[in-house]
Amino acid sequence: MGGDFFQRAGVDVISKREEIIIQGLSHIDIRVIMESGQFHLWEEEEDGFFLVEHEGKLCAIKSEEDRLIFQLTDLEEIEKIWWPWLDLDTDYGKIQEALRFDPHLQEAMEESPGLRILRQSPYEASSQFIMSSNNNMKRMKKSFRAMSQEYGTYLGEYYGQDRYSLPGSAKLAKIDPQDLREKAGVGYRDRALVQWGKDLVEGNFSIDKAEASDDDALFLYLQELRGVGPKVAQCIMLYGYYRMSAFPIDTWVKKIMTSLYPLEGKSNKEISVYAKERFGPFAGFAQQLLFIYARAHPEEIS
DNA sequence: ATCCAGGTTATGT
DNA sequence: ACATAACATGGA
Repeated sequence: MGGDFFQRAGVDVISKREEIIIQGLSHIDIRVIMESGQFHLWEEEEDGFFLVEHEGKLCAIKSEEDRLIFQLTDLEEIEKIWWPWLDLDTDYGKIQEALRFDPHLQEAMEESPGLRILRQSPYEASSQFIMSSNNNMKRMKKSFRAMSQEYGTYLGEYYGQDRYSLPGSAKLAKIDPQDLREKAGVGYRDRALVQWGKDLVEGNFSIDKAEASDDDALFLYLQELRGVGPKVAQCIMLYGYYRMSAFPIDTWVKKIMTSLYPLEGKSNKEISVYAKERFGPFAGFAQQLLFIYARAHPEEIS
């Protein structure tokens, strides 16, 4: 068994019949991560576990202080799938240290000490954030649920319900946009979503090429996709390509940035330049903190 | 009823 | 290069 991996990582593993507990972690709060708007393929269950999907796999997970508790998976999958997804090799203490010079971020970090940026796949992140434009998180989640049930792959029955994965590109490419709109309530994003699948299947878009591109080139390349403008491109870069300096500016981030910093009347482009200059290589993490903070403190934004 | 939601696109100056 | 309307849909 691959116990070496966890020993090297400096954590303790406790295997019970139904659960695997990873102990000795820091800076991780599953609830904060799930509710932070970076990922929408999850359900909270009655026992406090979050049923999450990634790469066609599924597990139930929750965190308590320095522990992660897993169900519906095994040690090998944790090592290969969930550990990297949760980016547990990255020291978020160092990232927080680098951003502590800013009093607003300091306050935001005190409210969300367990925040992390998940390492999603390019396909997952792209699909989710093409869905996100002028949408809301609640409806997006509902659409993904319906999309998975209607077009996804059956994964099994968990917590008393049949579970399905998000359809992959091959399936997505074959969906009739009108059907997608009716079944999943995606509105006018129907065509962009299906086109994304087609662009992959037909080779108009290469994830390999995207991954090999530097930030500037990737930013432009992503915007060639239907339904991808500057904001969604930055989201895809941050969440799907692990570009931590990406700084997506949505309505919330725009409001909190113009409220906290001298940016009144500035364009998104100007705010972006300011943010990258001020927050540097971890601007994306700063953005995630500010997004959470803005939504939790609507009174502080004009 | 009007406005808003993790915006983008097409069109006009 | 910047400003504005249209775009689906559900909740406040």
